[in-house]
This record gives sequence, structure tokens and C-alpha cells, in this order.
Amino acid sequence: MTHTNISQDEPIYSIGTAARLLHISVHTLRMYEREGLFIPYKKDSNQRLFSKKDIERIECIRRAINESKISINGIKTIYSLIPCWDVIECSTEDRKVCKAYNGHTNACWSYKHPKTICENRECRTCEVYNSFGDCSSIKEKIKEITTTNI
Amino acid sequence: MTHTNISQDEPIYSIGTAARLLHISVHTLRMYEREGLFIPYKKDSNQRLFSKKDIERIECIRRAINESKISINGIKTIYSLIPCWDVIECSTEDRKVCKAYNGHTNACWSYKHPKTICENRECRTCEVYNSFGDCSSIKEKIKEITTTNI
DNA sequence: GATAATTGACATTTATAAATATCAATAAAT
DNA sequence: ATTTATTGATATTTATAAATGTCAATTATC
Repeated sequence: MTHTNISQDEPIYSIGTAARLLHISVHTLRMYEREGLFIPYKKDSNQRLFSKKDIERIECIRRAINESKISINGIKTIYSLIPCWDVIECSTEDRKVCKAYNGHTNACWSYKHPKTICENRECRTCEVYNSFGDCSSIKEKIKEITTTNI
Repeated sequence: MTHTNISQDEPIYSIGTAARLLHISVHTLRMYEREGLFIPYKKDSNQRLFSKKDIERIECIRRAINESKISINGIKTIYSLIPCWDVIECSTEDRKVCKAYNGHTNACWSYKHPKTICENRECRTCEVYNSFGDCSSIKEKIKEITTTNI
């Protein structure tokens, strides 16, 4: 935690290079993005750029799909269980109108967040997005919450 | 939650009848059971019997598969996130050896639980099994934990 | 006691999610 | 400047999860 390696976060790979590194097609990457599984950096020209951390994140998604046999909608549903509200510590009013807090089909970072604390936050750099890319980290978070509760 | 309707819980339907009520085949029901999605009542002769609540539970599973497009392994993974340890209030020692607490592929009720408080508990009648059949109830539980934590 | 339903194990089929292909337009790289 | 890669949108293919089929043995029901 905390020690952020700039080179890990720096968006350097084009979508073509990323696809080659991941042994998947460009189309597949765009599909994953459309489904809200990840958020790539975008240049002013709208072209995507991927960091090493992005690649790792997508490798993790691939394992979920290919090894764990979890469907994309399954992954999205799992992401929807991330207690982002507890990380962000948003207000009760925010929670009332928040699609992430109230939904159970999509990751919080796949929504716009009008009228909440997340309105002007950049999801790609958000702690929630960055801490819970790995599905298994979600259970650890749930454990953390319950044990500190004793 | 408290008011238990006996007729809802009473195992009355054979697997053939259950399959007809659910518009699926007997094979599919057995497959779901093998995957640990639910636990039917079993007669001494080893034959399954289903209660009305069982039927509702399986309808919910069907919606997850057919409407939400979550794969069976996805559902299992979601079930594995249920904080059973918090419901059961098992000990730290129990948690160390518990497959449910430490795994992230299966519902707790699909494991044997040697050397833990759950060792002699009947999963089919357990609060964890009965409270979290509906996937959406899991997020509500997570919310509950985090809000009482404020 | 005879017919119907269940059991588990293994094989097969089918439905569809996931992955590609194609396209014309735009941007990047050499 | 020309080649190569990107964009989004729509259509098509493929890989495989999910659902059935079949079997002989056991149990339930009429």
C-alpha cells in the first residue's frame, strides 16, 4: 500500500501493444472496457493508453474468466459488492442517490456520480478502483470490516 | 428472521415435482446441488425432498443464471463472500482452519467443517444458508456491517 | 407384486457468452 | 506523404457452460 511506483502507473502501452502482451485481441479489450471492468487512460485524441498496473489488472480479469469460469456479468456483480461507500466515507444523502450504493449489477466506477462526493473524482485514480481490481481483495475487505467490528 | 412458517419449510415435493414447478429438468436440479448452490432435504432412503422455500431459492438462482447472466461459478464465488463468520460468530481459531473463511470459490454450506463450531451444525437449517439465498441480500448485509460501524 | 420415480455416473446436445471479423473514419508514426 | 494503428458500431464465429439424454440399480407408490 501507499508506495506508488510511477512507472507502474504510467500509461505507456497502446491498445495494440496491450493486446499483444495479454494475448487477446483489441476487440476483447474494448469489450471489457465497455462492460466497465476497467478504465484505461485516454489521450486528448481519445486513444487509450495502458499502464503496467492496467495490464496486471486485466490479467486478473482474464484469470477470473478463463480459470475461475466466472462470466463477465458475474465479475461485474462481484465488483458491485465492493463497499466503496465505506472507503470514500460518503454521506447518507449521497448514498440515497448513488447508483453504486443502491445497485447490484455494476462496479461503482462504471457509473457517473452526479450530486455525490464522487461527482468530480476521477475513478481511474480512485482508491476504490485501485484497491479492488483483484476479486479476492474484496473478501479481505469484508473480513477487515467484520473483524474491526468486534 | 424469526417468524418461521412451517409449511414454507416443510419438504414436500419430490425432485420430479420440483423440476416441473421450476420448468427445468431433474438433471439440472441435481447439477445445481452438486455445485453447492442449494441443499435439499434428504430422506433416510437418500431421496431428495423440496420445500416451498427451496423452490423460491432455486427460482432466484435461475434468475441469476438466465436474466443476470451470472455463471454458476460466478454465483458460487458471490456466495463465498457471505460473511458467515460474522453471523455465526466463530472463534479466531475456527477461522484459521475454516475453508469457508479462507476460500473464495464456494459457499460455506458446501464444505464440511471439521474442528469448528459448524462441525455439528446442519447447514440446511443454518441462519447463513437461509438468510443469503438471494444474492442481493449479500450486499444488504455488507451495508449493514459498514453502517453499524460508524 | 408390478409400475413409476428415484439414484449416481458418464455421454451428448444445445444455447449463448465470449471472442473475432469487418467496416469507414480518424489519428499516429515513420 | 504514406503506412500503420486507432476509433466505434454492427455482424459473425467459436468455444464451452449449461442443460439433457441414457443407463442399470435402488426405492416408492398403486
